[in-house]
Amino acid sequence: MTVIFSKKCEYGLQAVLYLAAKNNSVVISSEEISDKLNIPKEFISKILQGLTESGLVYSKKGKSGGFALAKEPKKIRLIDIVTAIDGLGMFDNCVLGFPQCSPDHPCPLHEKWGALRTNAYNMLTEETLDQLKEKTLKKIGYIGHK
Amino acid sequence: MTVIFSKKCEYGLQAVLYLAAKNNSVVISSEEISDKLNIPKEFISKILQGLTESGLVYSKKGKSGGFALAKEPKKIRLIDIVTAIDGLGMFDNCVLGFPQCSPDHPCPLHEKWGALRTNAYNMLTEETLDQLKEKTLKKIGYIGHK
DNA sequence: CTTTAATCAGACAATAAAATCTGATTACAA
DNA sequence: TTGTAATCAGATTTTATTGTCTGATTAAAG
Repeated sequence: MTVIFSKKCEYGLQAVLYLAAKNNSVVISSEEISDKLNIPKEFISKILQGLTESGLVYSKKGKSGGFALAKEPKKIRLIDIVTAIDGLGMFDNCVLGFPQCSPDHPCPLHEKWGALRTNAYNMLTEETLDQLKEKTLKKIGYIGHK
Repeated sequence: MTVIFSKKCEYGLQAVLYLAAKNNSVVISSEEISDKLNIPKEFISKILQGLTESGLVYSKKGKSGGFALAKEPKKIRLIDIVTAIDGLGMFDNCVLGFPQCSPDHPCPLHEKWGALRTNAYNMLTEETLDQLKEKTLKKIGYIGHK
C-alpha cells in the first residue's frame, strides 16, 4: 500500500484541525476527539502528547483537563504538524529509493518529481489551521451525522 | 515515517527501469538486478514474479533464465508498475484519512491536495520506460562506481 | 480529604510490511 | 542423462507501525 502520511500523522492533523475548529481557549479531552473523529482514544492521546512536547499543543492535566492549541491557529502551519510527526523525509528522500539521489546524481524522476514535491511542500507551508477552520467544521459536522 | 511508494514499489520501479535500460531482448537474472541495485535478491525476485503475473514482465525459467520486459519500453508507463504493486489507493484515499471524503463532503484539503495529486498521476501516466532510459543508465552507472 | 477524571509514561499486543529461507520445478549445457 | 543455475511457490522470520493496557500523577469538585 502507498501512504502519503503515516496514520499517526493523519490522526494528528485531524485532531489539530479539530482543536482549531473549536474555540481554542477551552481544552478538549482525548475522549471527545476520539469519539468525534473515530480515532482510538489511547492512540490520539499519545499523538497529542508528542505534539505537546513539540510545543504545538497545550495540555492540561487532571480532572477537566484536555488539549488545546499552544499557539494561535494562524501561526500553526500544516507542515509544522507533519514535521513533528513524520519528519521531512518525504521531501528529502529519493522517490524511487535510489541511493545518493541529488542534483549531481539524479534519479530518472528527480526533476519532475522534485517539482511536484515542491508544490506539495509549499501548500503545506502556506496552509495554516485558521484558514481551514470553516472547511473543518463542515467536514466534522458531516462525520457526526453519518 | 512518510512514504510515497512502498519499498516493494520503489524496488519494482528501479528493477523495471533497469530492464528497460539494458537491451530488453536478453533476460537478466534477479541476482544481477540485486547486485546492481542493492536490493535483496529474494525480494526483487518476488516482486518481478508479481509483475510477471501482471503481464508487464516476461520471465524465462531454468538455467540462464531471468527477466525481461514483456512489452516495448515505450508501452510501459510508470503508473502501470505503481498500479500493479501498490494499487491506486494513493489517488483515491483521503490524504488526511477522513472517512467518506468526496466532492460532496470534502476534507479541508480536498481541492488543494486533489490538484497536486492529479499532477502526480498525470506525470506517472505520461512517463514511459523508454523516455527514462538515458537517465537510468547514468544513474545506475554512478551507483556502480560508488 | 477523598473521589473522580483527566494526562502521562512505559510496557505490551496485534497487524502489516519487508526480508529470508526451503524446496520444487524448469531448462540449458556438458 | 546428469549437473547446474535459474524461476517459482509458499512458509517463515524480522522489523516497523498501529493499537491497547496498566498504573502513576495531576488537579478539579464535592
